[in-house]
Amino acid sequence: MPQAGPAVPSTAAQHGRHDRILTAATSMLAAGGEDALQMKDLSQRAGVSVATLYRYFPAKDHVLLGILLSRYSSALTRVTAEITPGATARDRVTGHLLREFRAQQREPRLTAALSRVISETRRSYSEVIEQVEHLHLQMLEHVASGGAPISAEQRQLLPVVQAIFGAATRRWLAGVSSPAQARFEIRVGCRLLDLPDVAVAEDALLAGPAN
Amino acid sequence: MPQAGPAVPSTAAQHGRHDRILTAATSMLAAGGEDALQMKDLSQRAGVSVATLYRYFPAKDHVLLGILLSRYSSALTRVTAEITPGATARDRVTGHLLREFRAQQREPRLTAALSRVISETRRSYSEVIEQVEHLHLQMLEHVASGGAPISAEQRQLLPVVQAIFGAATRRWLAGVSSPAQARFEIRVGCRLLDLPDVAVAEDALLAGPAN
DNA sequence: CACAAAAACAGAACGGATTCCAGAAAGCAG
DNA sequence: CTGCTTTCTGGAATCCGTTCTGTTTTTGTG
Repeated sequence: MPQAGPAVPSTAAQHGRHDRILTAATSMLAAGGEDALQMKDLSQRAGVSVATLYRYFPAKDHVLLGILLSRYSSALTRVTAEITPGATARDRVTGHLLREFRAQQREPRLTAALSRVISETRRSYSEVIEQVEHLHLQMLEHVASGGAPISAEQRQLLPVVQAIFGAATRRWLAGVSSPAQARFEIRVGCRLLDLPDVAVAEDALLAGPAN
Repeated sequence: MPQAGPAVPSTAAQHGRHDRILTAATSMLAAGGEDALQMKDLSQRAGVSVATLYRYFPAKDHVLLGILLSRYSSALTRVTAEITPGATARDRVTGHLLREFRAQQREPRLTAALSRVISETRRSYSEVIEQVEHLHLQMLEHVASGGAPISAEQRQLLPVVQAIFGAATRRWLAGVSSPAQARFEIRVGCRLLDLPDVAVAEDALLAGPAN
């Protein structure tokens, strides 16, 4: 019956393997994109066997999610260490997301892979995806707060802003929009944070034939 | 040199194959989700050989994109045939998207597959994806207009609204948010259409360290 | 109708993700 | 140190998307 596997590594050696896998995967992705990340290859570069690789990450996509988890988790501690500049919550969030987008532009292939996996809908991913989005949300919340806590309305809107950000990035990656267009979308999306009367009555608009 | 392949079928028999493939794929997806759609299987149900299937659709994901294309294209003609009810552009778009979401809820597995593929970023998909999004956009534009043409500002915002809609759907599918939450996000996103002064000065907010 | 080109077919072949297996290595209680 | 459990390993096996091959229709044209 026992066969848990180190979703979270405990010993130092295990931490090492976990790290080496993520590091190797990151550089492979950055260099050649998702096609260049092959599990056999990755296991060799990380110095573990294929079976072990699969013990640490039950699927290739989980490696990508692992990268996201690790990146957002360190980004969160970095960001919460300081107070983001900006006069209003909207300004701070806008500035932060524009900077995040600028950073993503530097690693297009890596970003493409990570953006793809974060918008998966398979149930086997949802737990990790939720964790990742939660980290990002915490980051946005801290950025928005600028020290003082934010309003409940704004908190409610942050996931939407986050979604707009993700979509803007994806549209840029897919070649559908230019970086300038993406920045525009981010800026516009952040304006939601200034919206008055956010709580809208439910289901007043559902009359009419379905699509 | 000759080996074009019927990206768009010309003869009746080809139309038939193209249709049978999409129909079979749709029902397989609706029944069992993406995992239940296997190319060999699909080719048999559609009554074509694997090679022919691949002549019509160069990859599995292209079958999904084909479904999207066909669905949105008939939805577009259906929607443009009438005038969507609603007092303002925002109301009409909100209502339309809420109905579209309701329709998607009825076929969760199918929707999951289609939502996933539409947010791919691989360059080989971008042309078709752009077509699909263009159809959806045309539909939104018609809905928004309600007869008279819409403002340039609103036109600029429709892609963002579209992206919010897609993200809301995905978040629901991934189990990250409830249907009510998704509807909330759609409604809030549509409020962008009422935003004043949409044209924002570029890059006033980029100071500070990158993420 | 006959013939060349294009399209379709059945099935084998290939590649990469994932799984399975039997043995070696590492960690740990006594 | 010894025995026992867990982890790791190399490599074979499996599954499925995709490609390839040789052959058989189908189509278009004179």
